[in-house]
Amino acid sequence: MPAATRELRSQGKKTRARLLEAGMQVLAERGYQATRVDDIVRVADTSHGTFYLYFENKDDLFAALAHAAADDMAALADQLGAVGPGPEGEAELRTFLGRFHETYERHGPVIRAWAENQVTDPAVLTLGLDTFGGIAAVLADRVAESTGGLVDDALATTILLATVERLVYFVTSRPLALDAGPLLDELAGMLHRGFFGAGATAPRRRGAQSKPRRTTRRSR
Amino acid sequence: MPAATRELRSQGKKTRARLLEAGMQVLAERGYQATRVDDIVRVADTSHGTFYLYFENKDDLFAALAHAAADDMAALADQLGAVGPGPEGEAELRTFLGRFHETYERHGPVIRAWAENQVTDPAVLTLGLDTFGGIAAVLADRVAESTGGLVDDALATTILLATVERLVYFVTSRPLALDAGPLLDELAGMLHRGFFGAGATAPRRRGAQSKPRRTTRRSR
Amino acid sequence: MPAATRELRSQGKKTRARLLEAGMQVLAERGYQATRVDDIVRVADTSHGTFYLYFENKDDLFAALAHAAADDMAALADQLGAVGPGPEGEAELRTFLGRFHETYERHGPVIRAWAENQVTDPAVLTLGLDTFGGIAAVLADRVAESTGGLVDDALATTILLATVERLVYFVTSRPLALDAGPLLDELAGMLHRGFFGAGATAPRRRGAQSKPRRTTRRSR
Amino acid sequence: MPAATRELRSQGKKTRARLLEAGMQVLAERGYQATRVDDIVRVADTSHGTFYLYFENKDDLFAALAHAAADDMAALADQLGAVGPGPEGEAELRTFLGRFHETYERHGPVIRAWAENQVTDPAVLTLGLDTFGGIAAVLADRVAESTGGLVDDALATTILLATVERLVYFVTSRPLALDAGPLLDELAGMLHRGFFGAGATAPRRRGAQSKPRRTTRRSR
DNA sequence: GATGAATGAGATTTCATTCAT
DNA sequence: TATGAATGAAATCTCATTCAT
Repeated sequence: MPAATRELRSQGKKTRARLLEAGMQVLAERGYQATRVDDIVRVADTSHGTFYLYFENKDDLFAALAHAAADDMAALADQLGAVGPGPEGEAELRTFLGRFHETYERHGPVIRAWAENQVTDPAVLTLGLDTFGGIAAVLADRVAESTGGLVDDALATTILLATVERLVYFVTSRPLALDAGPLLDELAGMLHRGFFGAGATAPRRRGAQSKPRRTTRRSR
Repeated sequence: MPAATRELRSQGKKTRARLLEAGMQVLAERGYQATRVDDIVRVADTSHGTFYLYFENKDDLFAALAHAAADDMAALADQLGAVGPGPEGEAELRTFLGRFHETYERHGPVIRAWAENQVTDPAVLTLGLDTFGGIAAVLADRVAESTGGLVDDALATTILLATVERLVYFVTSRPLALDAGPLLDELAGMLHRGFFGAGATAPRRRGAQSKPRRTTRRSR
Repeated sequence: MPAATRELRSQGKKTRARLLEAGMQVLAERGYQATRVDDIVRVADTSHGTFYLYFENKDDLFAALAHAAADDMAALADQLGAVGPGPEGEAELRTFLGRFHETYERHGPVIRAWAENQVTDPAVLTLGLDTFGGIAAVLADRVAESTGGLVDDALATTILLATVERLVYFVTSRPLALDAGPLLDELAGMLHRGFFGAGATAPRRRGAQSKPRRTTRRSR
Repeated sequence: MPAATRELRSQGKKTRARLLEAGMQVLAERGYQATRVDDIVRVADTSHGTFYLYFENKDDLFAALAHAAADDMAALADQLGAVGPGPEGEAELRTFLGRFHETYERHGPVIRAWAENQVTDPAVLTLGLDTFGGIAAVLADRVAESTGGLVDDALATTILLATVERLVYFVTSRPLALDAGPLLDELAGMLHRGFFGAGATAPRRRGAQSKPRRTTRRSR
C-alpha cells in the first residue's frame, strides 16, 4: 500500500520527501531510463523495502515528481499577462522567462524528461503534454493579442517553447557557469522582437516567404 | 571476432547494413538507453548470434552509427562559408541550416542522443563533444568574422547550436506535418539578425540591452 | 514477548480475538500459503506491530486457530456412539455428520488446510494428522464393531473421512446455495449402507466385488 | 518472447518439456502457491534466464500444464457412454473411473489445484471451471438418462465429481500403497447404486428423506 | 497497548553476451 | 555465415519481522 492511500506521520513524510528529493537528484544525474531504484535508495540512505512503502514503483515516484512540476508550470502560464509590442511587453516576457528559469531550477529533470520525450508511463506522458500544451496555448494567445491576430499558431508556439526549454536547460544544468540574467535578457529581447513586435510574423505562416517578411520588417 | 577485423563479402555487408539500419530505427523509437539488442535483431530479422558477429557489443553498433553521423556533421562545418551581414550572408546561413536538416534526417537519433546527453560510452561521448564542438567553433569563427571580432564566444555558440538542434528535431521527428522550408527560412533570418547582423551582439555580452539593438536594426 | 506468555486484560483479549477472527477470514479467502500478515492486520484494523504483540509469527496464529479446531474436532469423535446396522445407527451417523458440518462452519479454513496438505509448520501438521487420525480411528472402531470386525481398515477410513470433508467443504464454502440438511441425510444413508450395513464390506477389502454385495443388500 | 510465439527446434522443445515436467513435479511437491521458479529451474537443471525464454512467467507455465490437463479431461467426458442400471452400466462407470485415474496420474497436481481452488490466474481458473463443468454436465446427462429424468441436478453432480476427485487424489498421491483397482471397483459400485440404479434419487431432491428412499430401495 | 516506519532476505524478471550446432 | 539456446548478473518487487515512539 503505497503512501498515496495512507496517512503519514511526520517521520513518514520526511522519508517520502527524502525519496522524492533523491529521485530528482538521480534523475538529474542519470536520466529517466537509467535511474534505478537502487540509486535512489542509496542517495536517500534507506532500503528497498522502504521505497516500496511510499511508492508503488519507480514510475509512481516519477509521477509524484511530475505532478509537482506540472502544478508549478501551470502557475507559470497563469501569471503571464499581456505582452504588448512596447518595452513593458518585453519586460513582461522577461519576467515570465525568469519564472520559467526558477521553475526549471526546481523541476528541471522532470521538465527535461518531458521535453526529450523520455517518458513512457502514459499518465505522466499525458500530464506532460497537457502541461506544455497549456503554456503553449497561453503563449499563443498572448502572441495573437499582441499581433492583432496575425500570429496564432499554437504549433509554432510549441516549438518556441521547446527552444526556450532547451536554452534554459543549458543555462541551468550544464556546468557552464553561465550567468542566467543577461542570457534571459537577451532571449526576452529576441522573442519579443520575433513574436510580439509590431509586424512580426509567425514562423509557420502558411505560404510565408522570407523575402516579403524581411521587406515588411525593413519598412517599419 | 567482430566485423571490424574481418573482410566482409556482399552478404555480410548486407547483414551489417541491415543491423545498422535497424539500430537507427530502434534508437529513434525508444531512445538510447531503452534500446535492446533484442529489438534490433527483431527489426533486422536476424538473430542475437548474428549481431555479435558484426559488432562487439551494443555500444559498438552505436559507435558505428555515431562515426557516420560525425563524418556528415563535420562536412557541415567544412562547407560553411563566410556569413556576411547582407542577404548573401543570410542565404549562406540558410543553406547551412538546410544541410543541417538533411543531416538530421539521416542521423537524427544519434544527434539527438548526443544533444540530450544520453550517451554513456566514453568514446562515443567524446566523439559527440568533438563533433558538436567543431561545428560550434566554425560557427563562432564565422560570427566573429562577421561582427569584426565583437562576438566570439564559443560557449554561446554551443547553446545556439543546441537550440538549432532542438528546432530541427521538432521539425524532423515530431508528427507535426510541419513544412521545414519556411521554418528554416525564418530561423535563418532570426539567427542572421541576432548573431551576424551589423551591430548584433552575442547573447552573452554583459550589459547587452535589447533597445539599442532594436534601434540599430531599424536604421539599417 | 507474545501473548502466550503474558496476562491479557479485556482490551488485549479483544484485540487478540480480532486478529484470530481476521486470520480465519483471510485464510478462507486466500488459503494458507497466500495469507499475508498484511491482509490479516488490515482486516483486523490494526497494525503489524500489534500482530507481533499477540503472536510470535504467522504460524503461531495459525497454530492457535488449529488448536481450537483440533479441540472441537476431537469432541466430534468423542461424541460418536455406536453405529448399528439399523435405522438408529444411521441416525447416529447423521448426527455425527451434522456436528461435523457445524464444526466445519466454525473451522472450515483450518480443516481444509489440513485436508489439502497445505500446512508446512511441523507442529500444526502433526496436530492435523493426529486430529484426523483420531476421528478416523474412532470411525474405524465403530465400523469394526458394526460389521463384527470384518472391516477395520483405518487407512480406508481416512479416505472416507477425506471424502466427507470434501463434501462438507462444498456444502459449506461454495456459493452453491445448497441446503445442507438433505445432502447430509443422503450422505448418512450412503455411508451407512456402504460401511455399516449388515454385510457391508470396506472399500479396501481385497477381492471385494460389487455384485455379491449388491445381492446381499438387496436381500436384507 | 516466450515460446508460444516462437518456432522451437528439437533442443528447445526438449528444454521446454523439461521445464513443464519439472513444473509438474514441483507443483506436486509444494502446491500451486508455494512453487517458486527457482525450484523449477533447479529440478529442470537449467537457469532462470532459460525459464523466461519459454514462459512469460510462472502462471504461463501453469497455463500450459492446465491446457494439457483440460484436453485430456475433456476426452474423459467424450468417452463416457450410456450408464444403464444393469451391470454393463456399472462396468461403463468403472471404465470411466479407470480413465479418470489414469488422467489423474498424468495431471494430478493441476487437477488438484483446480479442485482445491488454489488457482488465481483468471484464465486458468475459467479453464478449470469449464473443464470440470463439462464433465459434470455429461455425468448429469448420463444420470438423467439412466433414471428417466428423475435425477438431473448438475450441481449435485459437481459435488459427486469433487468427491471422486478427492478419492482418486488419495489413491494417486498419498504414499498409501493402495491398490487402485479394488478401490475403483468399489467406488463404481457405490456410485452406480447411488446415482444410476433404478429408483435411485438425487442427493439434492428437495424434500428427500432418508427413510422413504431406503424403503424404496429395499423394495426394488 | 498500540502503531507507523524500517529492514533485508528472497522471489521474480530482464537482458547483454556467449555457446554449440 | 547464421542461428536458436543458454547463461548469469543485475534490476524490480514482496513480505515476514523488528524497531522506535
